[in-house]
Amino acid sequence: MEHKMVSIADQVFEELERDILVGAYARDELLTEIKLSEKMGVSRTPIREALRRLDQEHIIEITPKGARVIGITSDDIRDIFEIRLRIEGLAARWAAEKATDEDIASMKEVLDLQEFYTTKSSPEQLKNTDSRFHELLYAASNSNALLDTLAPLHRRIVKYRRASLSGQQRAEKSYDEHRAILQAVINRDGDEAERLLRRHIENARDNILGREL
Amino acid sequence: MEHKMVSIADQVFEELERDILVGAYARDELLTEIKLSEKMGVSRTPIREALRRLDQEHIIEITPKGARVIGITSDDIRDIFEIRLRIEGLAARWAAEKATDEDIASMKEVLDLQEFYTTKSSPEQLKNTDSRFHELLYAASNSNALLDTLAPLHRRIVKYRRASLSGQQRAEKSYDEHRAILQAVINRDGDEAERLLRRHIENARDNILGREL
DNA sequence: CGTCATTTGGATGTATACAAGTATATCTCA
DNA sequence: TGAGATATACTTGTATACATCCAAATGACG
Repeated sequence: MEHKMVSIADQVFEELERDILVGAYARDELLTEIKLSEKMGVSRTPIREALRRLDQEHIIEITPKGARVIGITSDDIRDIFEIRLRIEGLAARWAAEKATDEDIASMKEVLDLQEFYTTKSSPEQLKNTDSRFHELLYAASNSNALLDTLAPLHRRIVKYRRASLSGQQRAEKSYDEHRAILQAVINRDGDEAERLLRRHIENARDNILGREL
Repeated sequence: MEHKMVSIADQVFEELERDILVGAYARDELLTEIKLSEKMGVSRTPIREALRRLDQEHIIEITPKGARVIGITSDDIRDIFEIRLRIEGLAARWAAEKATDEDIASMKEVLDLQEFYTTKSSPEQLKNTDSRFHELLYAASNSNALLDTLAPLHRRIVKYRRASLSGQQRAEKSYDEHRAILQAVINRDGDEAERLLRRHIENARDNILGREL
């Protein structure tokens, strides 16, 4: 792919986002730029950039007293699944209509990886391949608007996806569902791709909400 | 409501976002931090913050040679309406279920304003009241996830909304539709609110896509 | 002892200085 | 005249210094 510059600010953003979304910080905790910069050994500038981006995503809230951790609630999870149920099928449909050969090849690669990690029961790697499959599907839909809409929603539930995929049964079923979705995309069957993806989301939702709530 | 700090960075962000979304800059044009800071009479720092936020929304793309303007295409518009058709009804439904008296009072106020500007044929103010009505509806749905998903989509088509609302016929119809949606919310009729909002989006889409494309 | 003014510490917001990379222009030399 | 190496003029990325605001601790005074 292309070799994107990975600035310190980017690294700080990803680290903070991950830490907040997996619950490493308590809700309403105040993060100050200076403490974060000392803790991470960089100046305030990249910290500021990262915090502003997190604020834009409403994962934190910037106040005169510091950046207050918001994180994500179980209500958010429910809402996110409801939203994804309504639009993620679009991604599958459009991917079936517009995916390039490269898109499909990339998804195949990721699914081979996912198969491997499923047999090995590696929840962390499974979570990563799961993320990449969905993101590749968004990209294959060739719609910036849809990508920008779905990617943030998907990233926010990373903590719950990881927990869900640590169950061997769900991990195997999720893999099978991904395979079927990709096959529908390869067959250029938009209706089937959309239907399968909706089912996939429903299953993931039931698994996660049934487990965590 | 709350007295939010309006920093220079915020102002720069809003000004740049508006200018880009209304087409004041050519696609692929390179904006440099220094030139923008000189033009606006502020230092690079707030400019940088604004550019990073615009980059996060994929309205520009930050490169080593400057910030390249991406803006929005007619394909984006089509996709955005397709997405809104699928989820904005949720906002209406949830607003009907959860709106507080204050939410409803605010929406009423905005609609009174919209009525006034409709008779006065003021497209700029109409665009603003239209924005505020939809944003209040998102807020009334009491779902952060839905608000964060819909607000960016709605903001991106500001240019087209303004053009659309400069037609007296569409302006009056849009006002009537807003009234009906609010009434459904007041009646706590989620089904009706969702149905009316879908129709509202369809009408807006047909008006905008029929006019511009 | 209580209350009010003052101070002080720490936070973000802004400006500026410095580092590093890159593409282009220029200068030199054959 | 042409080609290659050097210099230059941009850019963004990062660090730091300074301004400003606010709240809580502190101290003076009735």
